[in-house]
Amino acid sequence: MHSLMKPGQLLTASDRTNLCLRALSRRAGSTAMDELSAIAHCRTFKAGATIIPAGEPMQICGIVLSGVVKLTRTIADGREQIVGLMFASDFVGRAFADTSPFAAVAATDVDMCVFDKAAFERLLQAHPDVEHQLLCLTLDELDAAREWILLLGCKSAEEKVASFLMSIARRAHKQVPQSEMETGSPAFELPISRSDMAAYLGTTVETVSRQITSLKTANIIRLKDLHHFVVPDESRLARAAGQ
Amino acid sequence: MHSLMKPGQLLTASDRTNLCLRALSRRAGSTAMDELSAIAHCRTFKAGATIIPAGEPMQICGIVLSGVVKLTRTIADGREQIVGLMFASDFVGRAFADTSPFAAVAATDVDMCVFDKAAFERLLQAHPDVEHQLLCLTLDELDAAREWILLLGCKSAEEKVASFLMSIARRAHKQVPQSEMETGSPAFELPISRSDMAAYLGTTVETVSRQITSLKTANIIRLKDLHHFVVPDESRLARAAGQ
DNA sequence: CGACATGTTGAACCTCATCAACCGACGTGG
DNA sequence: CCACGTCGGTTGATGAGGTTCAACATGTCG
Repeated sequence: MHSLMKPGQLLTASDRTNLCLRALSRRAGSTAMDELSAIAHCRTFKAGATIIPAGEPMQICGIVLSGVVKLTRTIADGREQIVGLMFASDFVGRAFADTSPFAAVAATDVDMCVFDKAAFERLLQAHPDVEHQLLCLTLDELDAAREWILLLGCKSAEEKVASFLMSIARRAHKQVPQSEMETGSPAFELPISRSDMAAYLGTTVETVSRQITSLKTANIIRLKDLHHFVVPDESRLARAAGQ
Repeated sequence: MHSLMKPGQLLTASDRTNLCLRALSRRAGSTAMDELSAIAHCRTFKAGATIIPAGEPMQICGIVLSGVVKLTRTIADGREQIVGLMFASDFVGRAFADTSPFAAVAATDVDMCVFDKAAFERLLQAHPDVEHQLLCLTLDELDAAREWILLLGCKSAEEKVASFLMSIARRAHKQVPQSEMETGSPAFELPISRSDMAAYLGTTVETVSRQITSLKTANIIRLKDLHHFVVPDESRLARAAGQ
């Protein structure tokens, strides 16, 4: 039915869409999958575009196909805190609420598989299996959010940066295990800017920059360019991250 | 069927249990409510007792009837970070996972309505309406966790303490709106220790103590004793909290 | 080429963690 | 009954880690 994924092979947009929809309808009947496809449509957002504004009625939700979406809130003094990052196959949006307390903004150019929120909610009601999948996704996100609370609450700047790089490395490693074979060491792309990184880590660009150079001079990481990292020894990075 | 709650009236344990079960079976048929009751049993935990250990197979989950449960993780150097606080009517536990990444510990003496986790999961499968309620609860918790990320990421010590007091005040206000009528100002009990507060806010007892006395000398709060607060002017506390 | 965005580096300041002493309440045992 | 240790909380002095402000480097686009 769908082509199997071969190592290194590029996926078409519709391949990716199907893979992502399957994340929501894994154990559900094929009719659920078909209905999901029926209400889904693809859409792209330029970097910086607001996908879901905070505090306004939400019309859409969806699944990230490529790129990075940041969930943010800007506080009184103008500082922006990122409370979540969504990558390919992550769900964006908030079912069963009129307004979102946070804005979803494209951190890079983003392709998404978008649903009309009302139609998606009706589909959830009709297909408990899909709703079950969404519950599982939400529980995982909750665990991740709490992991992040741990990081923000009691880690130093160096541990924060190292932890963040590790989480990105792990994610990249999962999706494209080949990346580490090329060089013998895990390599990955950091798809966001230093300032987004700082906003996510609850610190400043300057501190992020300093910690990166510090990790670099300690030979714990190496940079091919500003956004491509190599990790020669994962265990040392893990130690820098605080476990 | 159940007695209506009158202002100031104490609830029996079974009243509370029924109220809490209803939170899970609100829109579900009465059979779901009955089945929930059938697998529920009450249990008390002494302050400090571990309700759900981290990293071990979970056997139970449940709903808090009274007291406070803290969700914690202890990191390598021995510091403890609290990633969540559960009060009466909050759900404790992690459905659909074998082990919890965090420990649930009684921060005070706690009464809970406890379910066998496997039985609870079977019930969820059988009653999509109950699972829907759990999804909504989980989504709310996710929003709360992200709100906390915001607080930890970009607020000063004073703002953290003020925000925490506000959230407790709001919670108390919702449950017992009478409390503020007695004095004309919102009054509430802070049911946890300063050290738990520090662990929740990602700071130290000393800093918490200083910020509380600072808010006190600024007449933004008043203390009847160590754990009973009065807020003469909510808007000033809100401003101290950073909005 | 100049203007602008993004990232790095340097220096000064400040918030908060740390260490230490102190206080009152409580319980225990002599 | 009082001496004592313990526990939870407050207050003080000091220093380190991180923010802030500023300059500089690099790359990109008109």
